[in-house]
Amino acid sequence: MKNKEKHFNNRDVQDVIEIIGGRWRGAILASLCDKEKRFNELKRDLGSITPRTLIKELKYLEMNQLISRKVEDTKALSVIYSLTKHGKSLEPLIGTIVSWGQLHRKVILG
Amino acid sequence: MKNKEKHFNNRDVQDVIEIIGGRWRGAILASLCDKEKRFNELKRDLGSITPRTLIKELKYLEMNQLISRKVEDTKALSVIYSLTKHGKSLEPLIGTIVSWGQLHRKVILG
DNA sequence: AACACAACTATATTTTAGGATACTACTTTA
DNA sequence: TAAAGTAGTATCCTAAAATATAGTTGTGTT
Repeated sequence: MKNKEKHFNNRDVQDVIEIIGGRWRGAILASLCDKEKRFNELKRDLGSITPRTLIKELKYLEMNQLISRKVEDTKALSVIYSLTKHGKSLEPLIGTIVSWGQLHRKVILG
Repeated sequence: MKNKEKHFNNRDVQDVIEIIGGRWRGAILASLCDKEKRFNELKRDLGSITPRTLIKELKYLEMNQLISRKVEDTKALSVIYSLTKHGKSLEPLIGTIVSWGQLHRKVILG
């Protein structure tokens, strides 16, 4: 193996950042790592997100096969969002993100 | 330990995404994981970034103690950007990002 | 002397993300 | 039967991110 190749391809990084980036996508996924949640449950957990934004991001994540949307067969409207199997493969990455964030805070503050 | 707490805090994720997120920051850091680089070298490696954007992101990353800017003591102007020690602590995270990106591509493409 | 390259800076413009606010259709609860 | 909750939709608007394009100061190259 010639030593010309870099370990990391910029494009790979950009692709992933597009998927989990932005103000909400990472947080939505992290919230769903905890457990599956209903629309308003997610909304409350995320705090200040508007329904317009939340639904838009949920659709994006669904399109990318990271979460699934299931309408419960009950009289009252109830929709459950959960990580797909593929979405669950993100858990270690999110874990790494969270730990680095904690390290970073220590470095910056102290 | 009561089982009320979630493993991941949404806010932690959002903080890190802010630092490595956006269209270029992650790619710049990944490029510098490879080796230290000069301004135009980075610019070429990143492809379509404009100098205005590149310098803005470099300043941001420098402010956050992830990279350092060193002016070489030569007659011709030469500036070298490299990861700081703290910046290097990002390497495992970027590695995880890249591998997940490759997995994701496989899943999406079939 | 003329031109190219280095590392930027300046100005103007476009694109996009996300927020504010209000509304709908349906159901459960008080 | 009125209010409150569920899961969204519809419009409008703004601030931030990024691009396009051109210019600057200095050095090295032919």
